[in-house]
This record gives sequence, C-alpha cells and structure tokens, in this order.
Amino acid sequence: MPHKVDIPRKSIYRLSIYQRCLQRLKENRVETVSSEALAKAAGVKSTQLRKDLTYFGQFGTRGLGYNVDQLSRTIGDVLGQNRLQPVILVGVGNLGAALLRYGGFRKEGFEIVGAFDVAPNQARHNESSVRVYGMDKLGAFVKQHHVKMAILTVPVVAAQTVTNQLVEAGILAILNFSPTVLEVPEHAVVNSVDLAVELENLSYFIR
Amino acid sequence: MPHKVDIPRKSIYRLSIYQRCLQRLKENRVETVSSEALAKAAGVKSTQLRKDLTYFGQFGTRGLGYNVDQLSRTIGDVLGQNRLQPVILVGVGNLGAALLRYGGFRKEGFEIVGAFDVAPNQARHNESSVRVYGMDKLGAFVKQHHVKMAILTVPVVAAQTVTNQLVEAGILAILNFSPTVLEVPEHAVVNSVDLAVELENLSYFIR
DNA sequence: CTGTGTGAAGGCTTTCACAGCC
DNA sequence: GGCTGTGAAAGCCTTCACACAG
Repeated sequence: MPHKVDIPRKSIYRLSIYQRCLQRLKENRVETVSSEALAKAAGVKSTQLRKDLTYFGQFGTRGLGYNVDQLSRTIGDVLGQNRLQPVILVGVGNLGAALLRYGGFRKEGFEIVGAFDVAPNQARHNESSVRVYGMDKLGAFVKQHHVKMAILTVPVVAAQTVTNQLVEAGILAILNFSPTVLEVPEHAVVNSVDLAVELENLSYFIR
Repeated sequence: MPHKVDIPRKSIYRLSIYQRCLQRLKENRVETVSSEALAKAAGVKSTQLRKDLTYFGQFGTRGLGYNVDQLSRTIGDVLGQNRLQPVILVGVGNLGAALLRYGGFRKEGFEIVGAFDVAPNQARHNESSVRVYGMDKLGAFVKQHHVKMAILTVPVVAAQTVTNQLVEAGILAILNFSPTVLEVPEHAVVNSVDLAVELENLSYFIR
C-alpha cells in the first residue's frame, strides 16, 4: 500500500531477485535462511540484502535468519504479485509472438490477457491462446479489463504513437522493447529493454 | 583500445543511447548537434552527456556543438561496433528463435553466426538462415570463428551448466535471458535481461 | 554466540557553476 | 553570445561497524 519514494529503485529490482531465490528455497523445503546465504544466492552482499529489507520493515529473527515462506509473501505484497496482474501486449511480430507463447510470466503473477496489432489477422499468433485484436479495440479493452500494464513490441517508428495511445487508454506502466526513448506523462512509468544496447555494453567490456 | 575501469558503467550504457540518436540525426542529414539537443533526444541532462563524453576525450567545438558524423564514429570505436562482431545464440526455444529471426542486431554491428541447442533438429529454426548445431559442436565452432559473445536463451535448469561450457569454450561476454544469477570467472562478463523482474518492477511503481 | 537491524562512513554518480574557447 | 569542458558540491547508494535480540 505504501509508496515511499525514497526507496532506491535498485532495491526494488533486487527484491525480485530475492524472491526468485526464495521460491527456489521453498521448492527445496527450506524453511529458514540467513541473510548471508540468501545474499550469496542472489549475488549481493549480505548487508545490502538486510538494508534492502529494512526499507519495508523487520522480518528476520536475530540469531536465526528469515522465515522463507513469510519473507516471500511479504516481498510478494510489496511487488504486488500476490494478485494476478493483467497485461496486454502490443505489436505481435517476431518478439511479440514469442513472448505470447512464452507464458512463463504467469508464475510471477502476470497474465497476458490480450494482444494488439495493426494487422491482427496476419499477426503471428499461432500456437498462442491469447487473442490478437486490432488497435481500434485497445481503449475499450483496457477499460473493460482494468489493465494497467503493457508490453510494447512494435517497430521503432510506431513506438511513440502507440505509447500515446496506451497512455490515453489508461495504461500506467510500459515494458518497452523498442530501441527508442519514450516520452510519457509524469504519472506513467516506462522500463526499457534494449537488446542492442546490452550487446554493445558487453562489447565494450571485452576489448 | 583503452580499458579504463574508472568509467561508470552507466556512462557506457548511455553511449549506446547517444549513438542511436546520432544515427537518426545522420539519416536526417543533420551535421551538427548541441549537447542540449542530443541530451534531450536521449532523455538525459546536457551536463551528463558532456561529462560522459569527456571520459573519452574532447569532441565538441565550443559555441557550436558536436559534429554528428565524427562523434558517431568515435562512440562506435569506443563500443567496438565498427567491426562486425560475431555472436552465437544458445537455446533455440521460443525466445531464442525469435531473436534469430529478428536480425536487427546487424545494423548495430553484431551478427549471429551460429545457434546451438540440445535438440538441434526439433529446434524452431524455421525462417531463419542461421544454422542450428548440437551442443557438442560448440567448442570447435567458437574457436574456429573467434566468437567472444553469446546470447543465452536456455531454460533456468540448464543455464549454469551451459554458461560453464561457454566460458570453457572461450566466450568472454554473455547476454543472459534466463531468470537466474550466473556465476562466471573474473575475466568474463554477464548482462542479464530478466523480463519478469522488469514487470515486477513496474508493478511496484503503479501501486 | 549467532545473525539481524541500523546510524554513520565511504564511494560513486550526477548536477552545479563557471572558466575557457569559438 | 553561445556552447563545451571540468573541478567542486550535492545527492545517492553501498558498505562498515557495532548495538541488540534470540
């Protein structure tokens, strides 16, 4: 429920990583974990893990560690992944279609409830159970299904236009795969995944 | 050629963004750009852009700005994108196959020269011109083609094992799409793209 | 005695303010 | 006058050191 802004964005990212590790521990029937052990699994320092957690409260038992199940549920609450979050995907090309088929988001609390494309009929929607609609259906769909998040996999030239449509429709968060900088109003959030940028970055570090 | 370690990693990332914007300017026959204008296009402050650039030298003309073409070539040198860099892809499932078909990396200086999978024959390699080999061919291929970078799109359970094989084969940089933390020796670099983490992160910011 | 929680210190990145050059 | 280059300041995040609880 809170929304304290003075929590480092990086801490939030790490919360997701911790959650992954906790899930794996849960599968292995581990009930308790120390900050040392969990931090190692997540690839961070134990002090950082503890600091990250204290932004949201105190969950550990001194001398013992953290209860895996309880910590996992707490982090789930913070990240809002304890309710299935509906997501739409816009742009059903190569990448978009692959993400539709992937479906592994569901386990993390996200469900792609609909897809949109300028040419819904020729879109590569084979094998996926998600329906592909034309762009004209977007506004009504978002309102009807109370969708707040969108995955954007359209070509660069369309990215900003579609973004505007999404914001207009009431979308608050966009996961952008187009290699371009998107402009959105204050109240909306964009995370960009740029594959070429990641490759270039690696390329720099191996010379 | 250099490899100064005291350059912020984030600056390197931004260099890629600047490069994108410069390319677009070049297409529009723009010859000169101010730090103010370029920064705006890249979504950063102009002082940050200038600071980023000074890590590598002085490229601007006071009172005028930067020469688009020259700056672009300089950044290209730094990022090592002026030679086509060979890349392999391991794990030809949904996402892997989509990336193979995508092919948009070439424009940024990367070429996927080969793909690998435990089951190369049933891999989804349709429509792509990249050949899919069995994992046993990996070592020889990497050596023969002098490949230094790999894209990893295998399931979580296989990720660390395959990573070890890659490092063993001589791969220095890995772009990892598996939702797990990879362990690599000092001399190797990993960049991870975790779609679920990105979604969770967004989810946090819209509550 | 083990392991968490946390104020303070340290380190890194961004921003400011302005000197310097065209 | 306009715009870059840059030392210094500010801000932010990580790490340390240790108090404190079980």
